[in-house]
Amino acid sequence: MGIAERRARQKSSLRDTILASARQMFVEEGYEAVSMRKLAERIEYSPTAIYLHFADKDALFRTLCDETFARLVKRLEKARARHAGDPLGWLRAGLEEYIDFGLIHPEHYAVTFLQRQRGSQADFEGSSGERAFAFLREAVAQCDEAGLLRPMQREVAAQVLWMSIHGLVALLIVDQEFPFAPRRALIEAQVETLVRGMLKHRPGR
Amino acid sequence: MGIAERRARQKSSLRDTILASARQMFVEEGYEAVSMRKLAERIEYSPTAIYLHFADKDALFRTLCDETFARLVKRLEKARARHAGDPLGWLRAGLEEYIDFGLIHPEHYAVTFLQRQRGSQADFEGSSGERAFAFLREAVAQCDEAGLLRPMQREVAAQVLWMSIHGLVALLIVDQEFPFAPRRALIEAQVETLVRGMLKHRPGR
Amino acid sequence: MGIAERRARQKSSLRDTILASARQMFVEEGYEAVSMRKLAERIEYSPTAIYLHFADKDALFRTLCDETFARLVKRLEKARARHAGDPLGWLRAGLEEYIDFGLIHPEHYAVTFLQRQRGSQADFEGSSGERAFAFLREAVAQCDEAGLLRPMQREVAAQVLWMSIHGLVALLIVDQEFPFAPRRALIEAQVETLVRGMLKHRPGR
Amino acid sequence: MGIAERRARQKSSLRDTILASARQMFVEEGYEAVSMRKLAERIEYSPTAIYLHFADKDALFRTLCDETFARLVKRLEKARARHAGDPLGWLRAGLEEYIDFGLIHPEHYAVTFLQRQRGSQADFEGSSGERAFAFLREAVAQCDEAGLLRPMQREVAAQVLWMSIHGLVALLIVDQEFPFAPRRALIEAQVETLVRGMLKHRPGR
DNA sequence: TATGAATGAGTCTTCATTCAT
DNA sequence: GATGAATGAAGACTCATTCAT
Repeated sequence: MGIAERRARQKSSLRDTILASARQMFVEEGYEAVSMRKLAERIEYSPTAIYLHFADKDALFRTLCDETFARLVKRLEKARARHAGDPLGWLRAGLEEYIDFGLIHPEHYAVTFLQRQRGSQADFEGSSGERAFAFLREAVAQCDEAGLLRPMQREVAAQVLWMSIHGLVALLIVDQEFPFAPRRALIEAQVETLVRGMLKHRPGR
Repeated sequence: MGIAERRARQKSSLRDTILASARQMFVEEGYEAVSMRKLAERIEYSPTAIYLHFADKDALFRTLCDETFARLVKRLEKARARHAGDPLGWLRAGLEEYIDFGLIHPEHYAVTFLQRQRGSQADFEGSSGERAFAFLREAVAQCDEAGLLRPMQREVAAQVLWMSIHGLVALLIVDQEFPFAPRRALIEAQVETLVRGMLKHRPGR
Repeated sequence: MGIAERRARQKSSLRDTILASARQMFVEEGYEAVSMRKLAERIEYSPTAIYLHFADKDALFRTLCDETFARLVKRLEKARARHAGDPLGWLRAGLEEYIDFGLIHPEHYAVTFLQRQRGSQADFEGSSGERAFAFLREAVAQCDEAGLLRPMQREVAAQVLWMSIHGLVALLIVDQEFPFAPRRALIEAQVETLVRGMLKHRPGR
Repeated sequence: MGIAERRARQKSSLRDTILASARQMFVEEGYEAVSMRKLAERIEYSPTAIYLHFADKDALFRTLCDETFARLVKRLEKARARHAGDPLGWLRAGLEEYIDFGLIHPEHYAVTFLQRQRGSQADFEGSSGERAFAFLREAVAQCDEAGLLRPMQREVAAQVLWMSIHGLVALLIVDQEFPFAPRRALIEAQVETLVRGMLKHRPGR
């Protein structure tokens, strides 16, 4: 019975090897600078072998992105479950989960959010990126319905939050030379600043 | 004496032609997609002619970036001058200037902040990026000295501000498919949120 | 005993499927443009499966050609039978059969007669091409024996006929952009011209 | 004064080397089988060097074809001049010139007429191929106007002549193994057969 | 009988760059 | 100050084919 199993393991093994190496390289060097050839050399397979698993460079890249989002969405779902009935808590938790995710999986994050988008992925609707952002939208909506927020368009509020925390993650990943303050301090300060800045009343905290 | 003059004029003329065309192309197509040959064709000179003025593609590009960052610094200086004696006004103005700058020069911004540093520029100290950030630091310091901010480490506060506005610029540049709210609305909302979130007292606005 | 039978049927079934699809593709796209992979995809088998039935691409193709030339020979045989005792009728019929054949199987015709021979097939003697030409030779000989032809070396006459009708087929295959007159008109005119040009007396037709 | 000259000589030298080698290879192996790399190796230059002289493989091929036609057209013009006032003589001479040209420049001929046409060359009108064929058309027209031909559509007649002589040239070039009769005998027999086959009255010859 | 995985060589083409002039 | 010719390396991708199973 071991045969089919090993087969499966081997097959997924190369596919996974490709994905892992590709992710690293995309992060380190950017989409354009990663070549199928270099990738093949890195994994010590022929370039052709990659094409057995992915139709082309773009498909490989997109697979990477999808994977990333799926994981993030899972975390956000859990956060929502944990904070049922507490919209503000959920919002804070969501922001923190997002940031943590980015810092724990810098490569996944970078691949998805730090590269200029390829043309072909024209349809954002329904993409995993959209699904992830939907959580923020929802949390904001619930806070607003609970009367917690100062007057602001919900969509604008959600986007501002996303953009801000994205900036934190992005710079920590990209600018590793910069003398940043300790991560925890930055995260806490940013989340606190953003939430305070959006609340109608000063938080009791 | 007219000869040397004309020479000088011509020389700087070609140099400037190169810079101008290169800037446009980098913005339109991105660093990787711009080739020396295409650039040469655009300016109707031979590729070799470019190398007489710039050591290589990277040098050309860095010149462009430096030029551009010099302008940012100038803008930030003016903002400071405009708001002498009004630290909060200066802070707001600085944030907005930074964001505007990034959105007007997306390609230069992208290369400087959206990619892992290319080899040689290991030293952030003294770079134009660093000089730009110094303004934020200073504005925060002045607000704090004026007793406006809630208790926070100044450096943390400055970095949070930078990271947040960086996120806004970065996403608008990178994610051109996402259905973002109007830029002005986002910028205003973000700056307002960040400032509010940092103030000790609710702003009278 | 049903098993071996089914086996045989299946084997020949796949072999035939391959041949049929390959024939279509070669005709549609030309020898070079047909890849084993595309062929495999078309028949919905793995590329390897093809190699179980044919040593390589060339062998597959030659099988196709042989098959097709066997048909030409059959047609020429029928034409001879139809015109027993009427050498001139046979000659005309043979020329027309040949032309029709080439136009119906352009790709096979092209590979056999339009390209410099691929290495191995150095020996024309006994090839199917040779067998087909033999019919022309024979028809000319009979016309000559019947005293119909103006003084000419038989071999020269046969070769001139072959070359001429080859030219018609070849150009119609190769030069698909040229605004040729309707095929039927061309064929009829050519055959008539060639036959008239070879007869001793003006035909009564 | 030698500098510019040598420059010009060198420049054209490589261009011509490319053209000559390419022509040979195209004839020997066919369009598809000739690769820019192989060609580069043959001429002992880098592949890139070829692209300095020709935009791409297709452009190179087309240049070759144009060259060929230009030479052929020149020969046909001379033949016309030689036989002013003698339409039948001109027709015979034209057919023979065409055949001779093909046999003397088999490579040129093969490149132009033996390869399947590429798609891009959609416009036949005004091409050099068209110009060459125009001579035959004209000769036929003059013979017809002189009342020499049996009733036939002129265009059909011209095309039949072209196709027939093309067949002779093509087979002699391509099928070098076949035991052809002596070339002169074949040519004379073919031209005579074709002309006789088209005349209204038996020639007095 | 048939396959899935893999390869090595090759496809056209473009790149940044250099060197003699 | 500027060029034309040339290169070596690399780009994404496809090919016919093989081998273990």
